[in-house]
Amino acid sequence: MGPVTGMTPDKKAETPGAGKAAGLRQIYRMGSLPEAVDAAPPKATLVDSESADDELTNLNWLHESTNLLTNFSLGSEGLPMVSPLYDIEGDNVPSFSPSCYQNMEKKSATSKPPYSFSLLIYMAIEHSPNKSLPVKEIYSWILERFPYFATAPTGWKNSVRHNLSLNKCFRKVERSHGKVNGKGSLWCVDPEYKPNLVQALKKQPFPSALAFYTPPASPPSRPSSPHYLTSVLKQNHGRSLKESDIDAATAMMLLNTSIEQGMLDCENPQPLKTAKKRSYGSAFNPHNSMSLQENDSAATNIDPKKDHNYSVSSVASQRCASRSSVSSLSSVDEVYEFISKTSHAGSDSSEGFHSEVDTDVDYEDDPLGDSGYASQPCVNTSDRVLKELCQEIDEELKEAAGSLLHLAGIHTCLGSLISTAKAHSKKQRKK
DNA sequence: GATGCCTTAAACAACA
DNA sequence: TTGTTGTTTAAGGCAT
Repeated sequence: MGPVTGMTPDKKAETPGAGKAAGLRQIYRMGSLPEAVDAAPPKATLVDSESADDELTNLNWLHESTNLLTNFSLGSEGLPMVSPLYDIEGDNVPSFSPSCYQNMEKKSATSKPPYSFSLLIYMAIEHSPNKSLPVKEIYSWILERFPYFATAPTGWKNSVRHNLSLNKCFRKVERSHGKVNGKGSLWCVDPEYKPNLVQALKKQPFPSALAFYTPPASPPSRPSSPHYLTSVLKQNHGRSLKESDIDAATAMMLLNTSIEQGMLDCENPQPLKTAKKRSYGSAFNPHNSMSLQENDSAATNIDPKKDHNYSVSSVASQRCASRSSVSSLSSVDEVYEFISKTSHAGSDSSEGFHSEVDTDVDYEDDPLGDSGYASQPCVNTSDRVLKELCQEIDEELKEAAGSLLHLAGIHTCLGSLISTAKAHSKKQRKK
């Protein structure tokens, strides 16, 4: 057992799936870290009683987790959010009672978040409109979502900066031209490592995600989320979704995510971080968890230990992988076939099913406003071809989404028609 | 026991 | 000068 310095970047980068256990480990450590209890305000009596639960020997937390786990899922970006995908198999409706929220908030306020700093940073960045944040904003986001850090020693900020610097998942981008060093650089998520961050986040089975989840400012600003989709389907049609439907929706999510990645890839400028002596990104090494083809030429030009210039082919292969995941859903194929035979009216249903290419990314506006940071530092709009490709895929996405929605409508219509027909036939029989 | 991930702390430099 | 930001090194805990 040795310090990190004893590991070469090569070794760290080659570690397969090292981040998989991070989630459970974090949960484990969450209860074991002394500061998690120390930082708890004395007035939080309820939590004081829970502090005893922080002991590993106490399995109450596990009980809570398992009870609540079904209520949570990941958003389109893999970010934790309330998921309507609960209890897909059954008909039980989870109760998001106020007490549930309160408990989670108390937990998050007094316990250390079960997320690594990498994930916290990632979530903060991904929640930002520009998908890039200065360190200060990252601080704010974490503080806002995790009040624990308000009372925690200030060392966590150092850890955040440490992670930003060393973790390959994060890239520093210029705030203004010719200004590499200095205050207030923006940090964004490296698109190549984004899927791995998402995966790592998804592997966090801890339900406290709800504690910091804030619903979109405007009604579902991201209707493209398959969770939203399935939520709508379930709410509107009051039926239990089949797994294939959920899979299809998930596939749509993947497709959507890949498009966004593609856009990020198109738009990200050359990273400023030309060399990192050490890597903390091995846990999110895309080669570990993603069976994506890497561009050989790119691979030869790029030293993974130093930097990541992302080739188009890599993103394209991701898209292909996502596409294949969709096409592998036989039920969806059947749906497509069926839908194409019936009508294309379903495309109307896809109005709210935009990828972020259309909606979230507005490079003209600077949501940071007067923050002094240049708008969209990750933007490079010169590659028209790639954008066209993205648009093309986006169109396909909309089509597929419309088909899914249409399927739901057809399913419901058929169900109601069948029931109506049955009732009608019964009446006729009686006559 | 070796390895690797993660956290924390500290020091230092650059900059506003 | 002070505070912030970014980088780097070191150490230790924990899991596999």
